[in-house]
Amino acid sequence: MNKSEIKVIGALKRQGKFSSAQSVYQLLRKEGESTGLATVYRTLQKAAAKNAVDVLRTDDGEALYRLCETGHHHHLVCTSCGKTIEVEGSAVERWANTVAKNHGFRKVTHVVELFGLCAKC
Amino acid sequence: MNKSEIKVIGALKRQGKFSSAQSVYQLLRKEGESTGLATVYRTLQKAAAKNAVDVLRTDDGEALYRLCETGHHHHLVCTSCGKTIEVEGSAVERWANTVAKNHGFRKVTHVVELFGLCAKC
DNA sequence: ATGATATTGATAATCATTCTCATTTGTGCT
DNA sequence: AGCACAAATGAGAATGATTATCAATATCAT
Repeated sequence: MNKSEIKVIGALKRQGKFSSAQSVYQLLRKEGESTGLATVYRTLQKAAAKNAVDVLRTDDGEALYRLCETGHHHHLVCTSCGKTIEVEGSAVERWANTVAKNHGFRKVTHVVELFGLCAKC
Repeated sequence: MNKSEIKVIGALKRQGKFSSAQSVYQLLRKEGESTGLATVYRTLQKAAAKNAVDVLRTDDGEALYRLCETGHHHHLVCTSCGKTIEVEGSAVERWANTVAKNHGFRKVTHVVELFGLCAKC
């Protein structure tokens, strides 16, 4: 990781929850960094391509990024406070593969996200 | 359904696959309709809110709509030709509800979509 | 028909994301 | 260190989907 990547990913980590490129950029600016918006986008996208961060989209199409701990997993996200729990889903993986195979599909990927209100909200 | 809704939903049906508001608008124009872009957006969003059409988002955040046959279901979409198969997922529903309950979440919704290459592509 | 109300289409505004490009920074080499 | 050259950066412009605005038009009960 070069300097920019350290700054951007570090800021993402500090956010702690799914955050947009714009909000990561604003956080860096607030902290006095001169990092440009384009760099934030570039870095987050590169990280997402490597699966170093996870991506999901809000209802209005904005991309949100988050630094995740474990390998492949899914998310249970509180729509009120943003609290996110990483969940295992081997049952889902198996289901996805079976369905795909039954229909002759190859190279299958899947998007699985859960949303709701956490206990506190 | 009023006249505009009939035109827009009809065009969506004719597309047969997940289509953007923009492409529905262009189809209507090509067919000589004077329907405005704003009306296409309004109609599709209203229909989506009623679950009369299904929505998903491309990797770059564009919203795609599709008129679906059955009740609650998920999709297996060919990333090359757009062919879409509606799939049942009661196993997934159960899994989602269990996970949510275990973490104290309420009012849980889920997004589940499968992508891949169909047999032909 | 008449006035109240809702819908429509053209167009402008918004906003996340991407592109461009001059400048800076990093790297290997001598 | 000094130098040539490639890669990364940041500022700002451009893009493109989506939304907002608003005057014109259709709808409908009376």
